[in-house]
Amino acid sequence: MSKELTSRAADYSQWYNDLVIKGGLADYSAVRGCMVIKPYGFALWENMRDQLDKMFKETGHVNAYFPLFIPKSFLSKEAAHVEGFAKECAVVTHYRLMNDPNGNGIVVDPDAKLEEELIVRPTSETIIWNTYKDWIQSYRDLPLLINQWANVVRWEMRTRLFLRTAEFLWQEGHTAHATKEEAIEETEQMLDVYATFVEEYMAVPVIKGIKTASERFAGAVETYCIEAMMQDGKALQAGTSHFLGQNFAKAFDVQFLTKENKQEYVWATSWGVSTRLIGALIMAHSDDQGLILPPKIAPFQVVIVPIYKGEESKVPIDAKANEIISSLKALGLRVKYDNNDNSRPGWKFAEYELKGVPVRIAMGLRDLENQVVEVARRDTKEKNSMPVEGLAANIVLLLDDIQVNMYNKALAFRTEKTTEANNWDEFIKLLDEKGGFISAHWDGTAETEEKIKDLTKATIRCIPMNNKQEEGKCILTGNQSSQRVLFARAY
RNA sequence: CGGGAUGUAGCGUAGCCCGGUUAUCGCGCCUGGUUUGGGACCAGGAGGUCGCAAGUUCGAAUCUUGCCAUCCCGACCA
Repeated sequence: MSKELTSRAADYSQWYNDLVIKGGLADYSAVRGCMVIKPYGFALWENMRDQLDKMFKETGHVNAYFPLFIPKSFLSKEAAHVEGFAKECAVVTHYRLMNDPNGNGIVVDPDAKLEEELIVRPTSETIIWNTYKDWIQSYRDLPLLINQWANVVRWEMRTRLFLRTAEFLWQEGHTAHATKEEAIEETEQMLDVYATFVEEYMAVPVIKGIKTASERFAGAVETYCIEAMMQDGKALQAGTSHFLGQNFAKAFDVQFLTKENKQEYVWATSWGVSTRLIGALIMAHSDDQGLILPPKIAPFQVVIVPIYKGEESKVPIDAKANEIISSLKALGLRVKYDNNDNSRPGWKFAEYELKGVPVRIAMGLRDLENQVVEVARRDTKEKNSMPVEGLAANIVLLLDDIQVNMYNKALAFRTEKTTEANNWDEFIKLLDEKGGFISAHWDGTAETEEKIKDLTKATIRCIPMNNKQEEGKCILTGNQSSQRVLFARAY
């Protein structure tokens, strides 16, 4: 068959690509660096998006939409921000095409040059803060808690499906607060929301932490992050939440009147997660047979495959299947009934394993006679006969068990792949032979961080939240250090 | 942007060195039939600017040059 997958051991990158393409999540497109998200992949994103959206609203946020285009001058108003993004911006310079006078199709009309170029947003802080300036006058206008679901463009040199594409989908929250404390609280709250989502819905354990200065978002005072561990031992930043201080308020002159009738700059946050999460999901859980999707966000939680034996068996099997489907749907489950007669059961089994459907129910005449169905779970590949009586409730329990099992398995893996290193030799050895997170002392300087990166390709993923304080010596310089930080090679 | 690899039907490929009828094979696809408990079988059929453009030649998938795209590895980044 053409759906042979590359194994993880043979070529991890190729395995990942195979899963994305053959699992039907996405395709390469005709546009360099851009992908097409296919219906199955988009259904997955929709489930993630819907849950996150719910969580944002529960924490008091509302959705809005800001323009795709940002006037060039806006971007340069915050110095660190423009510095960070300038190298990867798509720029609109003209607004009209014309027929080529030389007859070579269509060309840009040189007379249609824009007065001011427009940047295709790499992120929306600038256009949003330019707008907030008009929306905020008084402390009564605060806090302003807005999120937007959007696409952004970052002109990456090297792209990978879901992990890094020139255009990607994400959400970006942008909030404005009267006090520093409140803004920091918001930053931490949203980090918690992300961590909860990724752990409870995606079944991927994360480390919450703070980025070092060099890994910080361009324009932020502090960047908080959640870091996940992939099966190849590399780390992946799964979400970020930024405390922006008054940087953008000052850049865009956003002031408000306090109760005491004083003008003050507002305090800001921004936070985002993207379709990159899908990459994290794939690499955290899947195996050499295909995707393994967590029940809470899988497009289909259950697939039912009928096993016909002669034309006359179709009626009773379909009837029983429909009964089961109704009972599953009544409990809110997402179910697919694949009674497509063009492919046989064996093909379907392999196909839904590839697509990572958490639970498969197979049912034929033999099962009907015994009032049972065959239930197979994707995560462990176990197959069991289960009675039709009370099936739906048992499937719900099974899905919960799969969800928990996937999380525990990923957590056990991460725990196993997290090691302390106490000197340089240990550090190097761990990086090359074991991978994963390496907890080690660092003297706190950007120079040392940079040097370690140059020497090993490992970066400081984060300083974990509520990190244990302990005296030690920096693994590179031997200088005094008050705490360990997490190093890893990363995506 | 540097290094490497690849580009022939939807996918995977043979042919290319050594130019010569109608471009090979498998999967998939369409029609009909038989089937269905781990990637079914039979019969018939459709599908191609050989990545693009120049050049060499009587003749180019094949040789030359340029370009484009994709993947992998690096530098950069979510």
